Amino acid sequence: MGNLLFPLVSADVAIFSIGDGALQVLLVQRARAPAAGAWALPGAVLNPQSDRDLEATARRALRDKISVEVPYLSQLRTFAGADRDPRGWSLGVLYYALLPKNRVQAVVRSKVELVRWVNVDADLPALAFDHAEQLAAARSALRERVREHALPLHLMPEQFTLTQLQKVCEIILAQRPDGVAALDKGAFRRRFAKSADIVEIPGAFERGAQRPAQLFEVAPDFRF
Amino acid sequence: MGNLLFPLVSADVAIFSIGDGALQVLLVQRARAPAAGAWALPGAVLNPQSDRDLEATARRALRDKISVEVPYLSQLRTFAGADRDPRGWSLGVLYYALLPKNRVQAVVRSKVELVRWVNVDADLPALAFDHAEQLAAARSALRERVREHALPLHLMPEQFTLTQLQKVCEIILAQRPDGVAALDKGAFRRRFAKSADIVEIPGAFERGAQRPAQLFEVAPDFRF
DNA sequence: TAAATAGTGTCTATCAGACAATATCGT
DNA sequence: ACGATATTGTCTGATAGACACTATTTA
Repeated sequence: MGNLLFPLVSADVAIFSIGDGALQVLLVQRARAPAAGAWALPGAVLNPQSDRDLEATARRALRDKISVEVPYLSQLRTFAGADRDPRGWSLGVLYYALLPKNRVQAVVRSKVELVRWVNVDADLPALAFDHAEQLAAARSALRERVREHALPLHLMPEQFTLTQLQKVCEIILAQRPDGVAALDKGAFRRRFAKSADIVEIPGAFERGAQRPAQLFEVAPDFRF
Repeated sequence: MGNLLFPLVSADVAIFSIGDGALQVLLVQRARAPAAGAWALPGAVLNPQSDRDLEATARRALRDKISVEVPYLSQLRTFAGADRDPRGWSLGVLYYALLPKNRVQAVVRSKVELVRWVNVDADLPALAFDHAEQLAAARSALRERVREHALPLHLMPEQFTLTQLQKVCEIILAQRPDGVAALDKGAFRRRFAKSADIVEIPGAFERGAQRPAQLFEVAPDFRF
């Protein structure tokens, strides 16, 4: 142990979703050593025989462990060194993805390992390896992208109102569990005059005890 | 070949500099197979025995091949797959760095391999492996960072004038070899009222056949 | 009508781009 | 004085934040 000639290569994925009005991430409880019983980001060790590239490794991990197909995987950063895995020199490539929670039957389907959605800014348990650091990097990259005006549309259901979208942006931008990053309604809506990312669904409205709200959907070619 | 159980792991570095009024990158001519004789980004294969992490691998490559110590290495992206190296499944982590050309005696010192500064937007030869793609990614990341108002201060000499700094920004922002991205002088200078990245050197001026220009230096804690 | 949320309008401070005006050197 | 570049100032259109106003539904 610790003296491998080749490093252990793996791909890990931070899958974010919205639940209970908070940003959540999918964690798995490791079944096998090392770190058996500890919570971790879903991931897999590279298999050069079967994986065309590293994104394939990441997708395989999601398929096998939690039966999930994500629309869009984004590579974020590579963590490497002698100290991050007890088995020795290792290298982990971190991906992140956004997914509406209802698209994951994962929590039910997975038989191999325990799976759980966890509030990123609150309930976080201790994580195996350097996954706490990786998750923090993914969390702040997500915040950064929304801050620079990218829309987290892959977190939204098929149809959504502008108010719902704004709430999700505010959740992501918030720095602390309770802290709300209140966005201005006027300014937020002004953006969509110029953006081609979302499309109004003619005649579709969300109804409640108030004026109906126009429903929107994601433009077909949207990425991120 | 092509059936290794473990991937070949390496770190490659795109070192940028300014020369001949253009953006240049340092290339080495490979001495050994594979791709002997081809030009490539300087890089090294990971040695788990000696490298603490991947940045250490990258720094070792620069030290060994071209006797260079860069102040700041930034990890950009990881390229991996079965097809990028004839030896089989491989994984390459790309770093980039900025360096004033005069800080590199590399072209002289290197005995192992031929070393050359090449104009990124013009003279580029064919590159080994997927290094053309890697270089393109590094080049556009650099442009992107300057576009979003980061200052390429590590490309500047110890002391420099605002006009010189502006010229460098324009070179990086240019999209085509000839195309100049003319920045407005007034707007460019206005930024430094707010930025703490550069510091005026009191009493130091660049002289010529015109009004002397105030010299500046990089603030001590600057990164990138 | 009241409550609730959707959606729009307006005012203002700030800022970037354009461009003009002034400053200060070497020759 | 002239050429050359440095440095500063002004004008204007665009925009984001703040905030108020109107609209449309259910109860």
